[in-house]
Amino acid sequence: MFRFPVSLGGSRDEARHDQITPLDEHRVVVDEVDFFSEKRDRVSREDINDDEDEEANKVHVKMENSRIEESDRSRDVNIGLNLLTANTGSDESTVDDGLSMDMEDKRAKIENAQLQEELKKMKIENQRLRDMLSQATNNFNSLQMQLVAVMRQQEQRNSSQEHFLATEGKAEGRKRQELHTMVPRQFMDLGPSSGATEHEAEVSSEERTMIHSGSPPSLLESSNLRENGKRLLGREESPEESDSNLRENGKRLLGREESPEESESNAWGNPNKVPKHNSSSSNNNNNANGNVIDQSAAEATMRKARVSVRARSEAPMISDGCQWRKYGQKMAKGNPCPRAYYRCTMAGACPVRKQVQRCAEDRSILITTYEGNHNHPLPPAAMAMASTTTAAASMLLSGSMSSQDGLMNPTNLLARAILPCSSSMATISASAPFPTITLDLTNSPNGNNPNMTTNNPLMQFVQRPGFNPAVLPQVVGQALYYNQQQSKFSGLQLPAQPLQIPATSSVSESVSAASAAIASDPNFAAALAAAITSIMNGSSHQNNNTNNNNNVATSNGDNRQ
DNA sequence: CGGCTTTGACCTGCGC
DNA sequence: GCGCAGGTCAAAGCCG
Repeated sequence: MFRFPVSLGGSRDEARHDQITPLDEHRVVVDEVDFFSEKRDRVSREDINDDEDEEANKVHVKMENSRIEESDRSRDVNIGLNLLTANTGSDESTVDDGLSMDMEDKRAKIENAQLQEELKKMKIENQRLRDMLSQATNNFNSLQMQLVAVMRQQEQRNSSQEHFLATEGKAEGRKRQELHTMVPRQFMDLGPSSGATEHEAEVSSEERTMIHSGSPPSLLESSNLRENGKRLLGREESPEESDSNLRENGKRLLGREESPEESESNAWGNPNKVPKHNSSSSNNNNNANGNVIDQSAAEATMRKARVSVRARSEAPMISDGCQWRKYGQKMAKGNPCPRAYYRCTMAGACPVRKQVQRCAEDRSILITTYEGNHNHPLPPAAMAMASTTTAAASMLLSGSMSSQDGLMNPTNLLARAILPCSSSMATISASAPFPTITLDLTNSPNGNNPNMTTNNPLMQFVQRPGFNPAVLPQVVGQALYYNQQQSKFSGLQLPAQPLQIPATSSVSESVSAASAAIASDPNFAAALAAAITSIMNGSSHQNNNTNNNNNVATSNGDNRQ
C-alpha cells in the first residue's frame, strides 16, 4: 500500500487575480501552465509579501521569465537552460546572464499582456459556464421538485382509487412501486458502473431486456420485477440460481437456504472463483470476441473491488444504516483482534458483505471493509456509506479497466481524481489481493496531524460545527463519483484544487461545489460540460452506464450456468 | 419462535 | 502434495 503524494495546497485564490501587480503578471504565466504546482501559491504569496524585496523578486522574475523563454524559444533567445521539464525548485537557482534583462522584460511584458488578455477571456468564459451550470442546476432542481409533486399527487389518486378497486396489499405494492420510480436517480447516482454491473450480473434476461429498452433502470425496478415474478418463493431467486437448481438440489433438500449465496459465493463470495467462471464461459460463449474476456475480467475486478473505511470508534461496528448479520469470525494473521464477517440482510440476496476488524496498531481504529453493491433500496442513512463504497469501487474499476498500471500510478488521472478530495486520506492498495481503496477517517479534528485538518477539505468539512458524521460518507461518495466522471475525460488535466465540499450533502450543492472547483480553471470547460451532462441527465447517464455494462453483464449472465 | 451470534469445520487459492 | 491463510458454512446456543 502506498500513499499518493499529491498536495492539497494548490488551491488558488481567485481574488488575487483581480489585483495583478507587474510582478503578478509573471505569475499569470505560471498560472497558465502549472496547474498542479503547490509552489505556485507559495511563489504568489512571496511575490505579494516581498514586494519591496527586489532580490527576491528577481529570483521569481528570472524563474518565470525562464518559462516564457521556454515558450518563446522560437525567437532564438537561448539562455542555456533546459526548461523542458516541469518547474522545479532548482530553476530558481539557475544563473541568468542579466544582460538581456531589459529586452526580456519588454518581451515578457508583451507576452504577459497577451496572456492576461487571454486570461480575461477565459475568465469570462468561465463565468458564463458557471452561470450555465447554476442555471441548469436550478432548472433540474425545480423539475425534480415538480416531478416529486406530480408523483405524490398521482400516488394519492392511485391509492384512493385502489381503496375501492384493490386490496390493501396491492395498494401497498403500488405505493412501493411509485416510490421506487421516484427514487431511482438517488440510486442511480450511486453506482455509475459498478452498481449496474453488479446488479445486472444478477438480473434475469427479461430484466436486462427492460434495461436495454431505455427506461431508466434502477435497482428498485429490477427488485420490483423480482418481487412480482419470483418473490412468491419467499426469497429472491437469481436467474443463475434457477439454472443451478438442479445441481444445488441436494443441498437444498437439506433445508439450506442457499441459492443466492451459492451463486454469490461463486460470483464473488469467493471472488477467486470469478475469473475461472468468466474465463471458462467466455471461452464457451464468446471466444470470438476478445473484448468480452476483458469485460469479464473487469467485472471480476469490480466484484473484488473493496472499499475500506478506517474510523475511530469504540463501538464494535460503525453504524452505516444497513442491517448486517454476522456469519463468521476469524483470527487474521498478524492481528490479535478477530475479523468479523457480516452480510447485508436488508434483502434476501444482497451481495454486500463487510469485514470489521480493529487495527492492530491502534485498537481504537475500526477498519470496515465493504464489498459489493446493494441490490435493494436503502434507507437514507445507509445511502451514505453505500454511495461512498459504490463510487469508490466504481472508481477503482474504471481505473483498473483502463490500465492496470494506471491504477497504481500516482500521476494517473484516477489518482488525481481521488486525491483532490481525499488526499492522504485515500489510499489504494496494490499489494492486497483485491483492489482496495481505503478512506482514512481516523484523523479527527483533534487528531495529531494539523496539516491534515488544515489542508484537507474533508477534514475541514468534518471540523465544521454541526457536522453529521453520517453525511460524510455520502459526501465522499459524491465527490468520488464526481471525480470519477472527471477521470473519464482522458487527456484532461484534473484540478489540483480540492473540491470544497459544503456542509450540506444535497446533490445540487455538491454539484455547485464541484462545478466551482472545475470552473475555476478555464481548461475544464469540456469537463464542466460533461459533468453537467452526467449530473443533469442522471437517468440517461445511468442508461449509458448500463449500456456500457451490458456487455459485461450479458457476458457474465451467459457465463453463469 | 424467529433472528442473530458463536465457533469449529470446511473449502479454496496460493506459495513452497 | 502439503501447509497456510482467508473466507464461508452451518449447527448449536442465545435472546427478545
